[in-house]
Order: sequence, then C-alpha cells, then structure tokens
Amino acid sequence: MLGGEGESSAFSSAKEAADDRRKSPAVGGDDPAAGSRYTAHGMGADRSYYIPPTVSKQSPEAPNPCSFIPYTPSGTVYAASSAGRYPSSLHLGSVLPPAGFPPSAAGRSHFSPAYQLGQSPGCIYTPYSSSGSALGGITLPSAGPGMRAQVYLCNRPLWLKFHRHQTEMIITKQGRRMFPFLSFNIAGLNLSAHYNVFVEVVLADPNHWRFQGGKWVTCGKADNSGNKVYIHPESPNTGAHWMRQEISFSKLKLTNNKGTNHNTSQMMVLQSLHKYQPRLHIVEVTEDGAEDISSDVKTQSFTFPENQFIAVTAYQNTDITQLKIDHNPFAKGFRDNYDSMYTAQENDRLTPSPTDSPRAHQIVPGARYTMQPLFQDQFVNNLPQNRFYNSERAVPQTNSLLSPQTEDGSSQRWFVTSMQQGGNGTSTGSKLDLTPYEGEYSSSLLPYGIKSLSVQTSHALGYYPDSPFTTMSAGWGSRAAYQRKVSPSLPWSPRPSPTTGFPEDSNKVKPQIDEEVNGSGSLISSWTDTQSSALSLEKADSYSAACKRRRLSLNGPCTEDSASDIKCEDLASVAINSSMAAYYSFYTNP
DNA sequence: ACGCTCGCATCAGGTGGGAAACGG
DNA sequence: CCGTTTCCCACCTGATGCGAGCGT
Repeated sequence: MLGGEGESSAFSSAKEAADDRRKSPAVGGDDPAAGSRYTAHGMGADRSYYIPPTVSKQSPEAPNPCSFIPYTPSGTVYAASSAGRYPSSLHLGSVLPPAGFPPSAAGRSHFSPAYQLGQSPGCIYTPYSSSGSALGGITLPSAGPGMRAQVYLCNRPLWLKFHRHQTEMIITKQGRRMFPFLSFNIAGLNLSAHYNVFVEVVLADPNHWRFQGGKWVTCGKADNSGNKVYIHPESPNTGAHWMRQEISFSKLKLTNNKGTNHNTSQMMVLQSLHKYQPRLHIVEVTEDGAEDISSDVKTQSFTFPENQFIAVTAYQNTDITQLKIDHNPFAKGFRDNYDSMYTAQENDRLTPSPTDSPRAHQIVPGARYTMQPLFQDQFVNNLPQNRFYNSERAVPQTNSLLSPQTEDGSSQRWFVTSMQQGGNGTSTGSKLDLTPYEGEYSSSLLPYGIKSLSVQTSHALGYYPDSPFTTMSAGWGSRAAYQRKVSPSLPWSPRPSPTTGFPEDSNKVKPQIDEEVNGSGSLISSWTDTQSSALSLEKADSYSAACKRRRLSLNGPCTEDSASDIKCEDLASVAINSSMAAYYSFYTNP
C-alpha cells in the first residue's frame, strides 16, 4: 500500500493464507515498502482507493445496519483492499474496540468491504460483527487469550473542536506535523506480548475537495498515492509498554512530496485537497518483530471519525486557522490579541511553556474542571468574543460546516445524534453530525465530574510526548532539563498500573455503556459520550482561559502560582486513578 | 571537591501569514 | 485569470549546554 510499491503480493489474500507470519512493518524500518504492506493494496499510486462493496454481505442499501452502530458520523472510509487486512473499526467514539479480524476468512471478506460507498446517505458501516449488532457482544475488557484492546483518543475534545469546522492539515514538501496530532491510550493488551503500533491514513471518500463559498465541496475524483503508513518509532514493544503510557504520533509529518527520501519513516505522503481518515493499527508480533497473523485477534484496527481531515497546502477555512493558532503552542506568535488576553502572566509564570500551552490548550484537564465547575462558562464568556468570530474574517462563520455557534458561545451547544448520523448523511456526511441543544449541560455536574476526569488529564497533558508529565510517568523522551523543573515529589500517577489495564473501566464504565445502549430505539446513542466530549472541549477553552486568568489575578509570588498548578496536577492524578477513561464512552466488541 | 539545582543563552525546528511562483 | 503551491519571514517552543550558587 505504501504507494502501491508495496506490491500487492505482500497483501494478497493468498499470501496471507500461506504466510502466517510476515515481517512487521516496524522491522522494515525506514523502508517504505515495509510500511506499504500495511496499507491496503489498491491504496497504491495507481490503484483504486476503495473496493466496491460487492463482497459485502450487507450492501449499503441493506437495512440500515447503522441502527446498531453508535457514533458513526464521519462517513465512509474508502478503505483500500487492505481493509481486509486491517479493517477499520467501527466509529464508536473515543473508546474503540478493535474491528479486528473475524474468526474466519469469510469473516474477513465480510469486513473488508465494510464501508459504504459514495455519498450514499444513511448508514455508513456494515454491522460491526456478524451478529449484526454491536451491542450484543459488548463485553468488558478481560485478560487472557482473545481479549480485545480498547483504544482511547486522548485529545478527542480538541479533535472534535476542529472536526466541527472540518479539520484541515497542512502538508508541505519538507513535511508538516499534524495538529492536533494523534494520541491514544490503549488498554486490554497482553502485557508480555509484543505489538507493532502504527497509523495508516486512508482516503475518507473518493472525492477531490475544494473550499468554495465558505464550504468544502467536492470537485472531481480523488487520486491516491504515497506512503500512508507511519509506524510508531517504539514498535515493536510489549503490551505493557504500550499501555503504560500515552501513545503519541506527534512526530508524524505530512507531506505532498512523493519523491521525498528524507525521513520517510516520519513522512506520510498525502495529496492536497483530499479527505483522509487516520486509523490506528495494533498488530501482535513476535519478539523479533515478525508479524504473526495466525490469530485474528492479533490485528486490531481503530478508527476515530473525528480524526478525519482534509490535506491542504494552505489553510482554507479561517475557523481552522484560528483554532490552530489558538491551540498550537508553536503558533503562539500569531495570537494577535494574545497580550490582551493573557497579558503579563506569560512572562511571570514559573512553569515552562511546554507544560502550559499544551496542557491548557490541547487537552481537556478535566479534573480541573471539576474543581471549578461553576466558573467555566464565566471564563468562556470572558474570552474576547471576536477572537474566533470576528468581523475581520474573510470567511464568515457560516464556514463552519456544522457549528454555527452563537456569539455568546454558551447558549448553543452541539452534540452528536446517532439518529441523524445514521440516516441523514449528506455530501458532508462524513463529518460528525452536530446538533445544537440548549445549554442544559451547565447543570449536568455529574457528567462533568465524572467524564472530565479523563486519562488525558494526566499524561495527555503534555501534548508532546516529551512533556515532563509523560516523562515522569513513562520515561518517554525524558529530558533532564524538564524533569528537574517538575517537582519529583509529585505523586503523579498518570495512568493506572499497566498490569491492570484500566482496572476500573469495567465497573465504572459499564453503567455508561448501559446508558448509551438503552438510548433511542435500536441506536446506541452516543449522546452521552459526545455531549460530554463537546462539553469538555468547551471546558477546555474555559479552563485554558481560567488558568491564564488566574495567573493574571494572582499577585502573589510565582511559587504560589506554580504550587497551585501542582495541586491541579495532583488532584488530576488522583481523579484519574479513580475514574480512568470515564471521560469517554466505552464500547467493546465481542 | 563533588554533586545537584537553577537560570540563562543559544540554536534547531515548528508555526501561520503573505507574497511570489506555478500551472491549468 | 484563478486556484494552488512554494518560499521566506517573524515569532515562538523546546532541547541543550554552560556557569553560578548551594549543600554535603
């Protein structure tokens, strides 16, 4: 897949059948061809970008299987034929069980075309399992053979925020990092088994896109080529390793330079004005890195619809531009009213920026919200109203495909309704379907209290993997310079013991599952999940502002300020241990 | 003397903006 | 002509090295 140069033989089903063991892409190192094995054939340069669902046991026109699928808003993923190899999981929100492989070859073929084609409205995915219901097989994570991993999208609120406006990612010749970048937490892996973890980016639809009249519209057919696999540099590694820490793909770069030989292992070659859907793949391998596909359970794939983006060489939607500027610490210099907003606190603060901006902007520090739940809206409202929707914008607010937010930013909120997602797909149906609701959530303290205590509150706080918190917890990219700036006495416990694998998930999340399952009709409503997510991202902003405002208001010594920060982190860590992953909805497949 | 912490300076690299270049 | 891509710029983050200060 890697650009087709990976030769279909590598992925031919015949070969798959013959070779139970294949070289892991990680083994291939920088060899693009190695990675290519993990992209679907047909994803190659001159190959079709998707496979007609002819093999599908359930055609798109079949009775809407979406009824059973929660949170399937983002539309079809035009999986290449590799789908059979690495089928995308259902889009189940922020916590995903793997699509995995069905137990049989037939099952594979069933999954392979599990993507609805074209702009066909309605359900976008075939049933998650042969049972026809993703609900029927819901199980909680368990140890032992056959267990499935659960994947948590760490910075989902931020992704959702971008997704509302149709995320755009800049691609350049030398490569541009993604922002937001992909960051996951994984649970349910075998502690001692070895896994390769990698991201594949597939076309989300067969169209070429153009930004016209403040909207993204299709124009022509998409082309498909290039390396679209990025293997996590720590692959292969043990399940314990992957579950110990946040898995970040911050180093992943997007380029449009097909001929690049520079840092190919970090580069992902995309095409401008095409819509892409990243996928996470977890492949069990042998200790030497050789892939073992003898068992279906050993390859698991996850797709988060909010990760969809359109590759561009220059930002088209000013909403996206503003979001990038506001949330990406590297773009701080473009915050025109930054001074007026945050003033001197930026100069006075003790804590280094890396632990500030990333945490404040990228991640929803849920625990902090629970500490100040009553102030959030206040902070939101204190943000300069023209910051996001000022009159200077070349593109009106209506650019936003989905979120015509009101000026006050608080009277109208958005959440996902699986109903609309399933049945009312449009040309932009690949986006999360957001529906406004009047701000009842402000009184929903419980969802806040519980769901805001997210995993990401801790290690995800370091938006970059080298952040002191990640470093402390996982020794990932440890830097002495940073470590010494963080109190070593902090009882920081960003994640539960790897040996437990989100031990509390089962008990604490199950009620939530029930809650989401019972929803309306046969749908697995993602209302709770999405609502909380939307809320969280709102709170992320408000908290960001809150923290900055606190700095501003605090006249005491800097040490006081940093002490308060430490308290927040401390509390966050406690909260995490008690409600790991409660932030997200939780789904498991049979 | 030694080890550690801290502050500062330096530099590489990541940002988006904007103008110029390119191509259909 | 218009849309897209490329390049350069200023600004910022993050990593690193160095020396001063302090405690043992």
